[in-house]
Amino acid sequence: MEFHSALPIYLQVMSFIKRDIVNGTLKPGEKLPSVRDTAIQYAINPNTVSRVYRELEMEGVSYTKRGMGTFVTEDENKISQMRAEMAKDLVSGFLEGMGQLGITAKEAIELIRQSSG
Amino acid sequence: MEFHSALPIYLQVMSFIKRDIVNGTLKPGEKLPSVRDTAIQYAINPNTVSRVYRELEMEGVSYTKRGMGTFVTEDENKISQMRAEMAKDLVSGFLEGMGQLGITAKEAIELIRQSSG
Amino acid sequence: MEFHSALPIYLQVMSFIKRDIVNGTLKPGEKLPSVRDTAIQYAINPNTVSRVYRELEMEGVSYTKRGMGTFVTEDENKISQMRAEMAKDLVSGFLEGMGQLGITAKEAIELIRQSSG
Amino acid sequence: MEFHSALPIYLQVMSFIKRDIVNGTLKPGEKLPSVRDTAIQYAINPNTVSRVYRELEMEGVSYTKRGMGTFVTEDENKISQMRAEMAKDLVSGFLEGMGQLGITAKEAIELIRQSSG
DNA sequence: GTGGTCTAGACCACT
DNA sequence: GTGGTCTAGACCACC
Repeated sequence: MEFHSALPIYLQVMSFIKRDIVNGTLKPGEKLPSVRDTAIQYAINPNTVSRVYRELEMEGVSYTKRGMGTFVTEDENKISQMRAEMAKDLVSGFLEGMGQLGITAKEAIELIRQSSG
Repeated sequence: MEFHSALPIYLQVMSFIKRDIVNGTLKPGEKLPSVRDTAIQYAINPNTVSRVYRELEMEGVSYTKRGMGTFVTEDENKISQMRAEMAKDLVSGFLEGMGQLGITAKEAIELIRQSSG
Repeated sequence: MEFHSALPIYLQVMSFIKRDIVNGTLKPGEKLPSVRDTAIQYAINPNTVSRVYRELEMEGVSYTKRGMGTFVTEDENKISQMRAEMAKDLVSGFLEGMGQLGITAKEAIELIRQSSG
Repeated sequence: MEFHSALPIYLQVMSFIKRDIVNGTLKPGEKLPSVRDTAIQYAINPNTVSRVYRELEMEGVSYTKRGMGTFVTEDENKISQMRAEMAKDLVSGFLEGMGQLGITAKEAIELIRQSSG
């Protein structure tokens, strides 16, 4: 696992999990791996994973059943909203980068067309 | 100045300078700030800037006049090529990120249209 | 080890290594000594060797496996090309020197014949 | 003026002057520039030039007329001998360099033929 | 153990 | 004042 250390690790792990939820790798209602397993998977401290799960729950992305574990939300609207939000961030970052090269949104769209055939 | 510490500083500074060349902030033939001034500007070691200038020159992005300084290439084709390359990298990174969200290029274009209205 | 101080040390060490590759002392795919060992061998700073290895890699003369070491390229065409290039440099330098003595290429060849019997 | 500082400067200047004698730039019996002028020309210390002239005279390359200056020997045989000696050094250095590339004298001659048309 | 990066500070040649 | 080179010593990621 490699982290872009500019961002706190817990935020990066949150993004990874959200991405997996959004693209269906983790399905609604599916159980997330245990804190301990996730800590091993990303080679980080279990306390950091705890914080990740806590923040995900605060955002409504997951919920906890005492003694059972942590589960992906079953609220499909919430998931759609997450996807939209993450996509929006990607789009704005992309347009900002292109703008710094002096490339307009219109031209950017044309480049995407060429790139994706 | 803040660096995304995942990438070596010298690569990030190279990108900054290339971006300024591509978007016209630095014009063809214009003198780059001295190694020492650039080191102060980014709060890094002059040796690191030295490496940046050396690598830029090896890429054909700049040239050096001994005792005079380092200058932006006057080869406009080279600059166009740089812009194309940097744009291509942004596009492919963007499409990869969207793909991870389960979003196609076609849908991505639609999102850009909405975002840039 | 003695250096002709007119040329930067890193260029001279590059030449030594290339020469050993070209004449088969270092075989394709063979591991080069570590940065630290080479630094000791030539009694120079490891940073200088680092630069040597980096530039050799950029020239396609070697490649690096992270944590494993630096290895001679396995591209025999590249090696042939290096030999041709280095020989060409020697020949042109030789002919230039002879020219300064007022000796033509034809006469130079005759001198080589006599010298090598 | 640039010196390959591995060799003492006085030896390098001696070579320059001998080369000019051998290729006819300095003719037999011609007066060499004054110690002072030569010192300025090569941007070196007059004492160094004095040594150069002294050693040249000891080798029979030049002679001194008190109060008149230093002159190129008029012994054409001596000059021919110098040319032969300098050429021999170049040839042996060339063959040694080619040998280090695994190239024989025969192949070297062929390369010279190709290079000089 | 490997190479890669960075800092600090020095000296050099050329303008 | 400019970039170029070198040393010294440190820390990092990967194997």
